[in-house]
Amino acid sequence: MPSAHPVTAPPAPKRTRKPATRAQNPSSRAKAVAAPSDTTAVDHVDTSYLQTLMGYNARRAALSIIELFLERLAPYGLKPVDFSVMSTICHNPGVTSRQLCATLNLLPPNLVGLIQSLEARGLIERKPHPHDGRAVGLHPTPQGQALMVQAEQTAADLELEKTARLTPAQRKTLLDLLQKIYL
Amino acid sequence: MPSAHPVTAPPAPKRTRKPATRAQNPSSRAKAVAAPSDTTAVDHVDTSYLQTLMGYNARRAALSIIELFLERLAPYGLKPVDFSVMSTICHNPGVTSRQLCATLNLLPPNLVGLIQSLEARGLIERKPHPHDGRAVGLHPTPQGQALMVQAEQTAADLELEKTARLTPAQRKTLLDLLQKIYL
DNA sequence: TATTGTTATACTCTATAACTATA
DNA sequence: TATAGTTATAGAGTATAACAATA
Repeated sequence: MPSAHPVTAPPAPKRTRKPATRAQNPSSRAKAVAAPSDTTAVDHVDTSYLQTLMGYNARRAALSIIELFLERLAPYGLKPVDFSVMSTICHNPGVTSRQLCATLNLLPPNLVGLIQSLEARGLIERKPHPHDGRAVGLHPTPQGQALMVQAEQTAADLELEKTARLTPAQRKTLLDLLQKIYL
Repeated sequence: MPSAHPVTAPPAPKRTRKPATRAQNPSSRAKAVAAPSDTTAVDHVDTSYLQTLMGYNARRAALSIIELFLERLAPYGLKPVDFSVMSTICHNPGVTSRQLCATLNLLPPNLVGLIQSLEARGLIERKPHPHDGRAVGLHPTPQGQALMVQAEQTAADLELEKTARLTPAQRKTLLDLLQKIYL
């Protein structure tokens, strides 16, 4: 957002003069600077301001993808965070809980039950850490790896569906720009 | 993601032959195709696969912005959803709860308490709907409008900070591409 | 009969404090 | 003393079912 807010009310009109003439015909100027207290029905909701906010758009886009993700990955018993954790373990065998938390921005207490669940399902194994007696290395089981091969393919398909209106180049651009925000 | 997963473990190596020579020096090939069951410590967590997923990147970027949003907008007593609701009401005086839910993808029961809270704070007013006796028009009070002028400016500043590594053109591109996903 | 707004409630996600075992 | 992992728990966010009033 290089400039200001086009649809935003001006910063304190200060009402020095001209108290009349206004607030009488609310439908004449439509959306921008609509009279604050009329009782006119809103036919179409204007969201042009929110659409200038990166946070709003990123959140809406993420939730849109996650919605389909939950549906398509349900057969694997994986929700977004489960998927991220399993995928990271598969691509980094021996990774520790602490590393997972730092990498995926999770809190340790919230990861415990998740790890226990994955282990109980036979998808991962906990092995002693080679250098640090406090830490535990997390490793995928063959079943876990096999599951993730399928799950990652399903995720890829789903994402292509959700980004169907983007060209491959646009898709790459979008990934790069998003990473410039959070990385 | 046009092609496949570059960093994904191959689907069952099948270990037909060559059981020796390998799995002995795990650090030689580093990340890709790491031996599944060694006990080597992971020095740097590889997230290159997750970074190819739009859902992952959009979620991480959104959460990164929201984190700062929560901090900067706390003085106004506004969280992201409160902000979206207040902003939509300010830009669409007379909008109904039903319209807000449809526009912002909220569930009616979750909006009730939010509206009551905003009304109790004197930021919005509920007025009878001109055409529909069931509905209620939501209008910003002068205090509500004044608050949102400040809040929207704070949000704009925060967003510029979070997107500091993007050019204005890149920022516009990012907004457009995100909207192609969820709109 | 369908829709708006509402209540009650359950479920999930996220966050904080405190403890243990090891470094 | 600091860190990895864990426990317990609180809080926020999100979900469904059911109801009254109006269309």
